[in-house]
Amino acid sequence: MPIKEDEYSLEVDMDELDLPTDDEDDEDDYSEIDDQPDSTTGENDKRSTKDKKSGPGRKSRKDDQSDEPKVPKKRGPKKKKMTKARVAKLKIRRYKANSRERNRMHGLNHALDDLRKHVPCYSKTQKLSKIETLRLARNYIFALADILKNGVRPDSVSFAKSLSKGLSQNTMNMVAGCLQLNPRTLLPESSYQKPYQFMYENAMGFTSALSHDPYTAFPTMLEPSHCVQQRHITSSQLSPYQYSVNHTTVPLSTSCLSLQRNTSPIYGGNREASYPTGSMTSQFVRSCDIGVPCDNYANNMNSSGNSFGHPVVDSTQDCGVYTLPDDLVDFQPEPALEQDLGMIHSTTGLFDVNAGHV
DNA sequence: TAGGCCATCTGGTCCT
DNA sequence: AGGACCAGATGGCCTA
Repeated sequence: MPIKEDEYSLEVDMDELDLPTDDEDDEDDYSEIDDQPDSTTGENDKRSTKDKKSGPGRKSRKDDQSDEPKVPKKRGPKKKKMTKARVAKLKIRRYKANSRERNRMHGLNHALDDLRKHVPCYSKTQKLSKIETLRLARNYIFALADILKNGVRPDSVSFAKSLSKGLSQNTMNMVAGCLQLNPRTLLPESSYQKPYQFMYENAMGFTSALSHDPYTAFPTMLEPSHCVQQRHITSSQLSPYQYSVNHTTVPLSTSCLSLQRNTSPIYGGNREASYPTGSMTSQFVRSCDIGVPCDNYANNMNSSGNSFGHPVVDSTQDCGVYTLPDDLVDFQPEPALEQDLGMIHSTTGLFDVNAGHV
């Protein structure tokens, strides 16, 4: 905590001043508010000591009066004297403020816990740190936005890499594990060689691209015949987050977007033409220590205490091949979230970055 | 043991 | 005056 100039001078004053007895006040414990040491932590004591050490040469009040140039008196309202009653009052106030601050931080942590469940990697035992959770969420948002913008389905490695940007090695490994990838494939120096192309086969229920170079041969997201109407996105709508994936581009049609909407975990709908990244929240991505979402996910929608109705996971199951849970299709969005997103066109139901900015 | 992460306390600032 | 928010400081716990 930076020490203010006036605090320092006040400290000196308090050290030097031999406080006279105030005849007009019955209270016996006088000091300035800022100098009142806190009885709980003694931090103020430390600060005071430091200030005393670092301060200029100290002179007695007498000396001050004799030769030192007079420092102009402080302006502003005179600080209140510390009476016992006032000390007690301030302590109560501090206590209440601490309690509020604790609750505030608990709320923040609770929100972060919620967020953890909606990023592509969730583990109860190996929780993502706060900063990693935020980074992963950011990457996830950008990755999804990029998918919507470009209308291409990234291969698993590209998607994992985009998720892993700026993450620590540990988190990167975790993400790789969640996506059934070898962590080495996410290393920058890794060129994703064939020996590591072992995991994503059948993992997400879409055509494997891993028998090809994922950067040159990319499976189409949907059959071209399903994509009729080209969606136009202006440059102003582009995501600031650009990760380079050199793969085949498939234009997003409105029908494609509709399918995306219907299969995204934030929207209920049919599971036809499931769109893998839409399923990659932590609820649907298997983690080694949490098992897979159990079948009664739908039944927990309203009883989990969580508005998103997170699935109950079976922690007894081993980490195995990813299977897209059947209950994905039962997911119902939290109304508030859907409203907050505000980026889904009210009539077309399509993603529209301008929809929320009417 | 160093470093990362976290909870908590704390004082400052802004706002109502 | 008091609450919300913020950032610094501190100490505990855990892990590589």
